[in-house]
Amino acid sequence: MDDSKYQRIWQTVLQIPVGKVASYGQIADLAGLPGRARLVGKALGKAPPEMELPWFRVLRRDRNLAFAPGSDAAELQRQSLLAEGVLVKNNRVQQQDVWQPDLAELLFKLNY
DNA sequence: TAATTGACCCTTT
DNA sequence: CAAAGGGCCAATT
Repeated sequence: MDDSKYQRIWQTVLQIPVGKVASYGQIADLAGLPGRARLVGKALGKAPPEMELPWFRVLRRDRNLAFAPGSDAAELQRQSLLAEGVLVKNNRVQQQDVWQPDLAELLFKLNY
């Protein structure tokens, strides 16, 4: 099957700097797939483990984790973020930790 | 083919 | 600021 869309999403997620986070919608936009935020979630779930995709740097627009507070997934995400200096408080990260990419540089790296 | 389902998002209250 | 409602759209049933 054709997973070029997933490839683009994965490549974009790989651009999120250590210690920063991005929203599903933000990744969709940057990947050239506006309005496809939900597809980003799907793509993260299908990503091959061996590619070590930093899925934990992706969360909701309102800066809340996408998983239920206290769930195994949420806890894993919280620990992963904490390990790179991003504090998760009440299931939410701080605005200062949200990635604000330089578009020119990003588009160059993605070779668009 | 139609209905359902999300690791979502925007607007209004 | 939080919560609810409606919208979205590809994948799945």
